[in-house]
Amino acid sequence: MRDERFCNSNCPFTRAIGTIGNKWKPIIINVIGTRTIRFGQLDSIIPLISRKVLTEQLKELEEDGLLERLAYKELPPRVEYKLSEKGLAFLPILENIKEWNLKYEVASMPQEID
Amino acid sequence: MRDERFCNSNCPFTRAIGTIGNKWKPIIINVIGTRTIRFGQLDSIIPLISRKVLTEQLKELEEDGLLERLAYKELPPRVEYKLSEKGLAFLPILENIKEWNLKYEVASMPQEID
DNA sequence: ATTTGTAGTTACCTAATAGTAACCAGAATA
DNA sequence: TATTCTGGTTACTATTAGGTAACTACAAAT
Repeated sequence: MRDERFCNSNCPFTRAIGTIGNKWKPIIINVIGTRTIRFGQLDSIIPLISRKVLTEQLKELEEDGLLERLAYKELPPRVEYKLSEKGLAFLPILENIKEWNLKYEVASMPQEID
Repeated sequence: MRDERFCNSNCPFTRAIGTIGNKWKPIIINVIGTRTIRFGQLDSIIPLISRKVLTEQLKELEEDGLLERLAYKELPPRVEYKLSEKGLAFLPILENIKEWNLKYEVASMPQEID
């Protein structure tokens, strides 16, 4: 899900897109935000994601240094995720995307008028 | 390549990701930038993209109002693309991503020292 | 008369991504 | 004793994205 050709590009922008340019990662980063959150919470908060894909994405985000994983040696297991400094620094960008979309999105849904 | 479930979400951020959250679209928008550019130029400037995928992405970007397509009725055909106001408004976000990556990217390449 | 050039489209095939269901550990609870 | 709880992993399958090559139109140049 990481695009290796992009990640090996000599263009830093292309490398960035190779790292975070897929549909799940921005969503996951946005959901985590500034809190510490457990795997199961992410799984239930993020609609339509499967555990398998969530695990994969979290692993990659950790490898790329965007988030920190804290596994407590308990049973049943408890694992907490939170954004690293790098991940936190990405949040304002996601905010900008939100604002951009609100400003320019065309209302494609037919509106009920009564 | 547009994720319909994302685009139909009631969360504006999720919708935004459904629209531009894939690997090619940010690259294409970044390459176009503030200029007017022809199809063939895009095809040769963007590495590793196939004509088919480029066509598809451009069509979606046009449908989503990020770019304008100008087809001259000539032979051989000439088609020019440029960003719309919405597309131009997205450029600063891409700039932020570039800066973010430059600041936080870990140098994974082994450096030659001599 | 043939080739060149542009911006695609189409059919076909392969590669990548994502979903599903079953399974694991081992303590706590019923 | 059986069940639940959590955070995964694994194997298998389905869906989707992407690549390749051939083809189109027709004017202009060779």
